[in-house]
Amino acid sequence: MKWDTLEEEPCSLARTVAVIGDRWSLLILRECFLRIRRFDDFQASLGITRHLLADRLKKLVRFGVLRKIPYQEAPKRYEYILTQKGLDLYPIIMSIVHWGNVHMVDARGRPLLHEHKTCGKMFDPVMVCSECGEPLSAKAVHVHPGPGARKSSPVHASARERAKRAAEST
Amino acid sequence: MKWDTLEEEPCSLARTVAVIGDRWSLLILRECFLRIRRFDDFQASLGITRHLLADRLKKLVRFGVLRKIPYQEAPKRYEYILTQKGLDLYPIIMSIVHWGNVHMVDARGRPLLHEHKTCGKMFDPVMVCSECGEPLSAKAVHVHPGPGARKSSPVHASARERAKRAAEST
DNA sequence: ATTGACAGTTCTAAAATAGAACTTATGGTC
DNA sequence: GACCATAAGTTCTATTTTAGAACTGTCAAT
Repeated sequence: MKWDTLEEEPCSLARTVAVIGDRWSLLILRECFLRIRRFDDFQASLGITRHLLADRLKKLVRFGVLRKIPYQEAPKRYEYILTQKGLDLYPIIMSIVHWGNVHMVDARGRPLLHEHKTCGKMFDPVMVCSECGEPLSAKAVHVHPGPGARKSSPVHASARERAKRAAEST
Repeated sequence: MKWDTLEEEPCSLARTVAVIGDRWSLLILRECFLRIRRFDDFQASLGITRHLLADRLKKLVRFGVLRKIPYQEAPKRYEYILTQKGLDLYPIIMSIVHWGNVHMVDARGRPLLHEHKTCGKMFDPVMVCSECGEPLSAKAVHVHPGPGARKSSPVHASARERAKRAAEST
């Protein structure tokens, strides 16, 4: 698969993976949420090569996740800040951090704790249904093809079934 | 950075990225949640090379996200199913899909719709605080170093500040 | 005039990935 | 018994991506 076709796939996961699905992008975004904004700061705190960092920042700007804002003239310098589209990635970041907290911590415990300013308590993120407010689990969800689905091959048909249909239609 | 050191970083995001942070792993997991279980089915529905698929499945098994279950003897054949650790990735998958639904759909609309069996309605996932139940936003959260934090350099200190401290301490 | 900060760009070597063919074990068909 | 198909990989070479380090261009301060 060519990765530049990924963003055109009829799948919201694939399109999002086109934006954040490489090893560095999520780490760069973590730094953004921790208030890192400048090239050399990203480079120093991540240890990413300057080449790759320049490339990834360019990509995130192209996708509208980050915006380049000048913070001084002469010489012109920019910093990278999250757009609303970028801020909307927060639930992704938080659910990734939470999974790591539950399944990947060592004996010393969590590297970070999160306080909810609204209620003042340390919390974990919980994913709930927008309609009834109940916590979500994979088994309680049923998937339907939407208006943007691929016509002839619903994503939830198994490859085996599709292969069979293809064979019959020849 | 060497990617095999990523899982030892004192950061739950980095450790999770070590598991799911490459382009294919998330797509493979999407197929798992859509009930794909067998090697050739993954290969056919994703178009991934067999080499890479074998490698990624091995990695996901090693991390305890998938389990290899025999479904026939002679010749011995296995299928890959999600463990509880793997099922717990569901909020990550859902928040990625949701971001794509909001920010990456084309004119035709969403490829998939999700129905919550519990309440019978089409829904979106919402991330809320485990303590007060309010929806979460990046700005309402404050980060503290936890017991597993790196001693001398809290993750939220900027690279600039750290560089300054390092310079002063020499 | 030299030094240092910042934001990149350029270079080569090493690693990962794509794409296709091959392997092993078994069961069914002519 | 020879031949074909299925399933789950493995092996091979060519291409692409990434790592690591050095270099460039602007400007300010010494």
